Amino acid sequence: MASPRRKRSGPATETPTLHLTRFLPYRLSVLTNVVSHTVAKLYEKRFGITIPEWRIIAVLGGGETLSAGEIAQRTAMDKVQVSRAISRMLDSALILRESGDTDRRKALLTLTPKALDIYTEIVPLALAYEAQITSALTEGEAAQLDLLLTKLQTQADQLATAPEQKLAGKE
Amino acid sequence: MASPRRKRSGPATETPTLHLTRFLPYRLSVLTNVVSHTVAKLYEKRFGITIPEWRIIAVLGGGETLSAGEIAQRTAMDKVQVSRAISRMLDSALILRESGDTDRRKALLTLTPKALDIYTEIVPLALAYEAQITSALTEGEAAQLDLLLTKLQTQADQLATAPEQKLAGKE
DNA sequence: CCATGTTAGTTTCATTTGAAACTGTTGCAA
DNA sequence: TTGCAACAGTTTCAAATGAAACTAACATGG
Repeated sequence: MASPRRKRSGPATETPTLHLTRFLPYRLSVLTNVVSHTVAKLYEKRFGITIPEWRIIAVLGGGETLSAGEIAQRTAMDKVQVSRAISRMLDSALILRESGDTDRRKALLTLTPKALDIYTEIVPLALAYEAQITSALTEGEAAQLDLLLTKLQTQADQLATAPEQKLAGKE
Repeated sequence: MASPRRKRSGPATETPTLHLTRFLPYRLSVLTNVVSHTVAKLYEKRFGITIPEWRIIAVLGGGETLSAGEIAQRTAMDKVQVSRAISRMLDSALILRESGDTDRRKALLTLTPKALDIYTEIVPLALAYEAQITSALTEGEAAQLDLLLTKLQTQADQLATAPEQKLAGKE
């Protein structure tokens, strides 16, 4: 049964329908939720770390020394999140902080051996999970996914800046 | 410069590297964040509603009457989220609640005309945003994206149930 | 050298979220 | 019936989050 509802009394403007399950932002949100929740449980259960902490371990895992700001950039977290994650990691002796010589505002952050051990153990797990997820795809599809995500990210970033103008009308 | 670090003294087990920016869960998370944040601002600014409320409007927008539990299913939110969103919507007169005759536990929920108006206005905006995002893709790519998201969702759902076994080893 | 603005990072406070406990209702088995 | 498990939805409480204010260190123009 159709639902011919319209409040606006104008002549031809029928409300288009929207099915949540086919709406891209909704689908992305639902998918990301399951994925994040699953990996979060994995990290938490095995190593007692949260996703922000995992991200920091991931970017410092190569042995690099970065400042909090640089970590924020590379992990797409904001400085508050990073600050909090770092203070947790200091408590649990996962990270080492020494203030820089040239600029004492910037703290130089390095992983402790303990964190490097976690890195060594967690990376295969993370990759295994990713492999499991993408095992549903052919190789071509996986490549396509890569491309599509890149394009979507670029586009989403642009729209995030000033979506009103772009959505409002055609001026 | 390569980083030949290994803690485990075993012979051949080199730690594989992981680049966050190429790690699927990370990429999904970052993408979804921007998208959600953008649409949330859109809904909030224009109509003063949050995403949970928008989802409820979306599923009830067809004129259907559902219980809170049914809404939870269709919106992929848990019952707590739904309960809270509904109480907000009762306050702002967006939703109508009457307890069912046959089962007084289930409350029958319907949108008010005010909410239906919002629906009428918001759907084109939502679709416009989606169109903007996917405008970066060809039609074939959009179709492919649909397929890929479906496959990933299915796979992620399965792994969410009992990921340990599946990731732990090969049994 | 001082004043002013900027940058790095932290803290605070209000709000949101999530998990678990709780209330009220129904279905069902003894 | 009554007694008890299952269900629908709400509330509570602690932890996570976000925005804005804040502290400390540096940079720069006068």
